[in-house]
Amino acid sequence: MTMRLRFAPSPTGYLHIGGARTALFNWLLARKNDGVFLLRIEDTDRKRSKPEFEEQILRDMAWMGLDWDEGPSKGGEYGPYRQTERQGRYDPYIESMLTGGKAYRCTCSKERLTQVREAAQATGAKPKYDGHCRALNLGPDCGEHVIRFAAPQTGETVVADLVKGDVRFNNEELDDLIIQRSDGTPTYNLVVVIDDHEMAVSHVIRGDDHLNNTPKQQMLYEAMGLPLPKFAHLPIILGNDGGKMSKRHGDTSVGAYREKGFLPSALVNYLTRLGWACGDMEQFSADEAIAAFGLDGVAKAGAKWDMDKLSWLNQQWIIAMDTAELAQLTLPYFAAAGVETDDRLEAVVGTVQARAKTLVDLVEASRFYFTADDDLPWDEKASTKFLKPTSGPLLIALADVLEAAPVWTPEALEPIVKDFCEAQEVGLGKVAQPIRVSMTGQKTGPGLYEMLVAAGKTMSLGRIRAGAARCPQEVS
RNA sequence: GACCCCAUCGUCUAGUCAGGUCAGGACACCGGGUUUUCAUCCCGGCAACACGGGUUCGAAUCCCGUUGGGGUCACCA
Repeated sequence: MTMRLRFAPSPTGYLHIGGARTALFNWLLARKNDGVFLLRIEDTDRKRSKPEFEEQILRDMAWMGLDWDEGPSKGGEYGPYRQTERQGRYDPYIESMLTGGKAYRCTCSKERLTQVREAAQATGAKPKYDGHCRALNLGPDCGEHVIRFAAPQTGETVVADLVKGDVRFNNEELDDLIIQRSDGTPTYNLVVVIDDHEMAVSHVIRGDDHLNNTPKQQMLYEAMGLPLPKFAHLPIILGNDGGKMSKRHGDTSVGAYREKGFLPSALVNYLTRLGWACGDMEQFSADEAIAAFGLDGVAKAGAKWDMDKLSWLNQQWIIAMDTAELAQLTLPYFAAAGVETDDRLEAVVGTVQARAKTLVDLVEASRFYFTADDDLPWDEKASTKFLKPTSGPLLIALADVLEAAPVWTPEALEPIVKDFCEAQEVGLGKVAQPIRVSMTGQKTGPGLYEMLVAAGKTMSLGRIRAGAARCPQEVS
């Protein structure tokens, strides 16, 4: 039997890191087992659901490389995959539960419910519905009413969780939950059970925060006579202070990480490794993760978000990338930063590739190549430290020597500069740093020769001479 | 508060199921090396079995308790 897994986001916001991780683990398992990964949009909350959120979620998943086999914009034989398009499918289930005595109508007012809850809380008991309407046997003409599930009140329900192991719930603790609202629409716990069943989902893998819903859902499966899928609950991702991940701890949306210049390969790598391990594997591709992945390696404890490690991984992925491909990838980031690139881009990117933790860093590190000579952001401290009275003549002389270089390659430039230093009887540092400051306006930057080559002969000689002009006159 | 989950370096984790290698790796941090700078890269260092009881010749590992952290308690999903 093929394994069928799903990710079921609500389009009430952007795709956040936690959701992305849940989707990722489902996807990994589906790909590992030649299963099916389906996407279902849970948009029954009409007030908060927005089409643009759905678009963003789909876009971010695609960016991460999490492709789905069935779902919106894809179709599949178990559709439709948007819950609003599935209305009406749930009525027969509710009807049969009603006639079978598994559900009942309830006319309790919200005020009464609140009172019951508060009273229960006052005695320290679990706040749950007291079953007031359960024995009343209300008919369809009882006025405004909801429909409640007549949950078993004795015994226990065991969730055989694939990550946590058996989790036992005392049925007394469980509520007669509402399965249909007074406006006639079904509620989440019922809908999710029916949809998962109708979409033939074999494994329900979701966040830890749903673990307490699972016994209720299992009871519903049983009441409707439906076979149980397997369940697995993933520990949630925490902020670095151990609390729930929120904006206080940094960015929580996948989109924000894309905008900041994180590579999907790095984010997927980090997210996979967060709460899952396979020996000492640290850096791995999605394909390698698929090969090694398994629910048995999933940690039970929540994991804290570690920006430093993500950044390190991102840098490793940037370094490992083909320079031409990387250059191509950076295009939108240059555009977003208002930097106009030219045909030196690939060479430029090569000089800063090992110096960037993000694509945004990479753009900033490359900026000086593309700004007009007069617009270089001068670091005055660097300028006074390295553009000394003695530097001026050296730079001018060196520019002349460089101008005579037969070819403009790092291999050709290096001996020229070194011979020059020897002839002038100065250390390389006395020449290299003034050149760097002249080229970039800053005291740090790419390697000398590769930088001169990437910048091009014209720009390099121009800036070296301009740098010489900035040097104070020697006072004798 | 009730219920549920969890507990190894600051962080992610290996080791736990089948008790017995100085508790291993990675990030971060500190020191050193390579280097014209920065970064990369290389070498080294710091650093953990939450606590208390058991069981056992022997416990990070099995059991119980305590403490701590997290999650959930809607006509939201």
